[in-house]
Amino acid sequence: MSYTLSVLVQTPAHSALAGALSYESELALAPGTLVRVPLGKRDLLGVVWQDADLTGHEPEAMALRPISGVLEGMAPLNRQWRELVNFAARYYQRSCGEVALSALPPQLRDLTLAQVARKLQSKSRPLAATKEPLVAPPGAPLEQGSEPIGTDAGVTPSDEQTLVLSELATQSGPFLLYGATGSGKTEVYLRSVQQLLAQDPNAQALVMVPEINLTPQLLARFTQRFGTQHGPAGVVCMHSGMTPAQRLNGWLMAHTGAARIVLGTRMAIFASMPHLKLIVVDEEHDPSYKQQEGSRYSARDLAVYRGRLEGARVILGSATPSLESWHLSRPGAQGGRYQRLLMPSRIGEGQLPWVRRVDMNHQPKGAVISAPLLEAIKTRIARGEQSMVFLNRRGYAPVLQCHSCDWKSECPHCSAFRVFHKIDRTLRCHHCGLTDRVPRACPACGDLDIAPIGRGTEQLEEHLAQLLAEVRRPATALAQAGTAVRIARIDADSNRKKGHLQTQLAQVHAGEVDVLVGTQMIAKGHDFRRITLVAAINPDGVLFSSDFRAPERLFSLLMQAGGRAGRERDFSERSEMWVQTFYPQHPLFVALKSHDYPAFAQQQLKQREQANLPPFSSQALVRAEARSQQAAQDFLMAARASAAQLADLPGFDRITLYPAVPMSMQRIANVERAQMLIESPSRTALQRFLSAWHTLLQATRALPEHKGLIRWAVDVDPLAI
DNA sequence: AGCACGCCGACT
DNA sequence: GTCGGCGTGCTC
Repeated sequence: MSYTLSVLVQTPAHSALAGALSYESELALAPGTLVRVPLGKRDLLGVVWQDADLTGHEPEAMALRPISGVLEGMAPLNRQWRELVNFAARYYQRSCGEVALSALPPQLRDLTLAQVARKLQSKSRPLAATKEPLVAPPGAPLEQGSEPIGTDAGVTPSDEQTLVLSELATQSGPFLLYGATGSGKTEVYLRSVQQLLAQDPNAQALVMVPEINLTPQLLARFTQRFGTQHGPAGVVCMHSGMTPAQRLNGWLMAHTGAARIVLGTRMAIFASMPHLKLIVVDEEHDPSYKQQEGSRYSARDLAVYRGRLEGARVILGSATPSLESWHLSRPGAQGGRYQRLLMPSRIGEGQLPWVRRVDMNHQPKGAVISAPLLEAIKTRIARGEQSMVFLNRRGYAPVLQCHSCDWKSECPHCSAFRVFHKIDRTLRCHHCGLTDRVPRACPACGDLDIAPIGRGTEQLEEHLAQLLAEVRRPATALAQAGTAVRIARIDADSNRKKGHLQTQLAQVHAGEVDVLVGTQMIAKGHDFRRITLVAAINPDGVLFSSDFRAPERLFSLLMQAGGRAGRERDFSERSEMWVQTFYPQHPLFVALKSHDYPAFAQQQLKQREQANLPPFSSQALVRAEARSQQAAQDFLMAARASAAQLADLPGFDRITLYPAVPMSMQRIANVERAQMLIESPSRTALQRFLSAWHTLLQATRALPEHKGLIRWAVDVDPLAI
């Protein structure tokens, strides 16, 4: 007697092996069981996906290969996890196998059965006495005599926090927690988790942050509150920066229930957590929650879906929510599906920084740092305070140009200019990485008159050093008065060496740095207590960007950057956010001036509604890559034509297929890229269409005339078009 | 995607 | 004569 199992394996998205594969097994293994199966000459990790069938004896039945093993002692992945994977695969147009297998720790795939068994054995040793060595019994980590969870209760919550916490406890959500920077959102997360863990001895919480470098801070807060990493509450991290062994360990802790709290980046949304009761998505507006390759899922949107599946509360938190979430949480009779919670005030006596707009029309032509901004920076230095200046362009200058023949430093492989880096005298392509030494003379005409155009962070650092050359620091605890001003630069370039970022951040914290120059990465997450001035040097480019989400990102960035300033009560009264702009009356800056996110959101949403853009419509992109732009577009246009076959599909008349166009970065590393936008006022109609269209896309790709196509992919709810 | 099989150029 | 280039095709 044998059974037929349907098993998911990691199959490429567009291969013929799209669905689950069938294998023979002596045992009727439950769905969610991890197995190893032969595929061709390989032996792969698989997940049993459906209930086993008794194998019939139809003569035409194809001979199935038997599974090669079971990962013994590992509880099957539960129904909610499987449904999450199913949904994500369906919604984002990928195969279940791809989604499921890439959601599991890589070591589970790579290690042999024996190696995994050994790992599990070593993990379970402390629990061996329970006779259930591989699955921790519910509440196992909370052993008698161990420290109770949440001994450190933190400070007394503010009235706003208390109110929000009681709403969180009594309502069901999903919640959008709209709280100003410094309003104490993290404290609300901590207390919500604390409350949950205290009232339910098994419950688990998932807390997500957008970027890896924000996890250490968060981990510190949580371990401080809930005990050490392997202490009573079992806090584990999940992000791509961890070693394979760490990832497996953390995953197992969550899977067995031993870890009560999982902190992580977007990938953590797929963590197996059998008792998940709370999901927090911090900085929910952050674009990093959208995966940008493979299955392009939004961890924030999946969080809401998973919350419903698990019966878990979901808290999306932000000081500048995404317009989608803001719209979904609109109050009133025709309100949205989310519940909006407000925490408008900063904790303590800290105030939001004073926003100052410098009208660059009244500054000398070509000025980089305006006179009043320079004065303000000097004032900070004299007071022993710090300034943070940011410019969203790394390198010394974005282009090098020959004045005699008009040659420009174009990348030979990409549709972009190579950036001049003065520090190592190189021209570097920020898209394909091609790096060469800066030519002494123009490569086209030999003229020596080649010069940088525009400026990046390197040049800004150099420029500031010149402007502040005569300025002397006052006496500090560390140094005597009269030393030179210290400027530090933090961007992706200064960050290459390992640990360099940490040293630089430490120097800033220690007060050894007077002015911090960098790209937007310095504006995110790090709390610099002595910074009392934050300045955006040239944010205007974004205002007229073709990307309709650009203003939203800029507003969020500026609000977040401003929030860096004056977190300390002693400094907050004189902390300032400076914006140099040629458009000081632009509504974005007007709203920024009064820290008025709701006004900004209202204005943006009105525009979006008039233009039928998200959240008032749903979008998807088909992207294509080929050696020639023509081949990429030909495929897309053929795919577009094939859609006519779906005319009978319900809701087809509400689908708009736009023509194929080159992507804004048309060529990267000699690969031409094109895309096609699909839009619908109805998300359901779009979903139905995409699902039906998928097979036609595959068939189109298989046609001999589209041999030249390198790859194609669908991006549902794309962030940029 | 892997990993085969398969048919043509420069090497022990 | 063989090692190896990557073109085509299959994997329950």
